[in-house]
Amino acid sequence: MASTRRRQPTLDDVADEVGVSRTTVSNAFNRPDQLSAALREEVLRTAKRLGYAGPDPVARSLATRRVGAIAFMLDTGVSAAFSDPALSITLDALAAEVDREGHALLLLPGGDHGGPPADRVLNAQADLAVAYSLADGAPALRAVRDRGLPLVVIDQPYVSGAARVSTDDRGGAIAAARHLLDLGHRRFGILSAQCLSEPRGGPMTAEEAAKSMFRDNRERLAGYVDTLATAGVTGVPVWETSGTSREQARQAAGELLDGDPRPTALLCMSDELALGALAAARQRGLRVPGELSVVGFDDAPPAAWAEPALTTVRQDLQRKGRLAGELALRLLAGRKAPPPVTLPVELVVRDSTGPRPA
Amino acid sequence: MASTRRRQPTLDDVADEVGVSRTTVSNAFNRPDQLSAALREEVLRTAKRLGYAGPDPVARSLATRRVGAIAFMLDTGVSAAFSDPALSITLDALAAEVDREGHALLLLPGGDHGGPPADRVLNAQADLAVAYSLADGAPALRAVRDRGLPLVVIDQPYVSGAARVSTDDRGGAIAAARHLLDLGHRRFGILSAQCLSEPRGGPMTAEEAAKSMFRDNRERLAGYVDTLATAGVTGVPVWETSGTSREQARQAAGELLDGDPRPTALLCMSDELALGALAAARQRGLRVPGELSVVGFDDAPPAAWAEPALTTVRQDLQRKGRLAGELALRLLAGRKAPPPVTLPVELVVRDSTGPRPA
DNA sequence: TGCGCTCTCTGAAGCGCTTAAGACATTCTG
DNA sequence: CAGAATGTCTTAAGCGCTTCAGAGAGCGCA
Repeated sequence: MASTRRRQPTLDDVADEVGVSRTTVSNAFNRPDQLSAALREEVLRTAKRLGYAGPDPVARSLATRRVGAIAFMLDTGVSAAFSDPALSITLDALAAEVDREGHALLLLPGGDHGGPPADRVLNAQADLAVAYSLADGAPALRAVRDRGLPLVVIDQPYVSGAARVSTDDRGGAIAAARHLLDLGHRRFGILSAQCLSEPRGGPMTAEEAAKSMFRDNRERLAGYVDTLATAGVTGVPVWETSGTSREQARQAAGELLDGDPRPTALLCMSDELALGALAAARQRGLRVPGELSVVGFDDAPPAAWAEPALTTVRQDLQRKGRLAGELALRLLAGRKAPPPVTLPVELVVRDSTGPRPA
Repeated sequence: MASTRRRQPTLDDVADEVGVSRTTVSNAFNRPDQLSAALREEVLRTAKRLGYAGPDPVARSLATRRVGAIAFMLDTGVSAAFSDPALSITLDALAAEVDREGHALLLLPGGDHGGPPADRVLNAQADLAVAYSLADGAPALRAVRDRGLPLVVIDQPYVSGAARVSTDDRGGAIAAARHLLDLGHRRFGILSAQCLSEPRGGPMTAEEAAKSMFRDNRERLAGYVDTLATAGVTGVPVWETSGTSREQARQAAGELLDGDPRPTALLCMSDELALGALAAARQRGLRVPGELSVVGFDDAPPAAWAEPALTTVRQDLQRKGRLAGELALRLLAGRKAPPPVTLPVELVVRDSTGPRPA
């Protein structure tokens, strides 16, 4: 009964009822100092009586040229995205930051081209867009530019005019590779998430993988491969997972572990992949770190929880999100994008890595 | 340079440039059949040349009374919410469903009152609201009604006029409790997420817990307690976690396990809590299921991954989300809300439960 | 008394778009 | 060949709100 789809009252209805101008009613809601307290009271009371819940958000947005929402563009579906704690944490910090200025998040999940479809972006009701690790040349990025929306990119190549925050992916990868080299390992495997536009899943050469559409993938890979090469280790097998889930990572890692010669160390492009690798090892009765060392990337909470606790490359996800939020607010305030920021990383050695087995 | 904050061109600019009416340009974008192909081509070309990316979403929304977004209201922050895979999966299915009609999701994270603040809801640019397990009497629900927004509630008490989908929480809890009773257990502990408005964290009586602000909490608790009572087991200790993270669950479970007499079985209100409990047990050197049995709720993917794999109550999260999406589309189409749906659950026995220790 | 102020409130011009209704010309129909 | 049907484009009335630029009234102050 409450939901009779009858026309909701408007500002004018309230104005007429009280016998004042439309402006006055608007002021009653938006600028209390512009009218007497008594009149304001009456307006509010009448509004309530009429069932007027306040100015219509859409109309207000049209008039103010401000929506109060930020479009967050993902390269995958919602579930895949949020199964990655690294994203959740980043997003949470971002949300908290922009919330302070009254901005909510509009989620634009990815389609098939490394990001949301262009028309979704063109129709998005948002003041600004945030691109989170989209594929290079994602149509969404073009749409953002065509619309003239301010843009913040996270973990992506630089886009002219956009604010950018990213991670020292390469540095982290180098540290991880070096750590394993120091432990004496010489036979490696690299576990990577989807790289190319066609999600294949399966083995690939480092050269192929270097063409990944995702910057962080490329950087991490380069860090691994170059560091290993410098130590004389080449021809390292790369295995691409067919998706982002831990289960898919387990399968992919299994393939790597069943290879001959079996790697003694696995470099994984994310914690989730590494956790999948741990599962694969367990399944095969391989002791970690006795017979196999595994390192992840991100240091999301599950890394510390894992059994054994995961050696990984920590990035300050919270800070990354907060920073992105600050950049967003800055652009929204009409200020220019500051120079790109690259956040440092740090290798966290836990229990999943050890000396090369004899 | 791309982001010169210069006024974006409008429909009128394009119309003037081509020398046609505003309507024609609008039609070129929205109803191609309303004008000759040649003219349409010219309009589109001119639009492109002028840097016009298509009709402004906000203005369009005002004219069409349709936003193309659905507000998703949470009772917690983004991170806490998405660290729960059960939510991610539900949300993903919901998003996929409404996406088919061009609706995106606007995330409204919770504030301090069991849901998003009312003013965030009043200002949300959305055609419909979805409430996901909000506290009873959350201000957000009132705001939704005041605005006259259609509403879909998930796992919540019935709201007049709203569509509703929920889970057979009580049935699942009953099955879980009975399973443990059948295994001979007599000393139980119940691990619960936040119940009351003041998040305390700590022990509480079943009576207190029964006043939880969250319907699913109440239902599950009732299922546990009543079933145990029927078997003559009363005075079961309930421990409330101080948050939703697994770490907090571990601590709370630890308290329960350190109690005297120590429970031989833990009933947990979610998988995440149960996984925390497993960690607490491990920490104490308690063998599961040898010395302690643990059951969860939801059967999210990590349940099967756990070591030992978790006995839990499965609900079809995907289906729940899809259903909620269908209901949303239905309401948006102007149809009435169908009768509330309660989805069935099923006890999945894995390796975390066993006979009472001798 | 007269002037400038402050305090309240109003008028009216947008914000950028959609869409019903209609004008006009051309093409079909019998 | 008249009249109907069709195709193409325009006119104009909104959608519901914000906000600039006043208009009056009442006030203190010199």
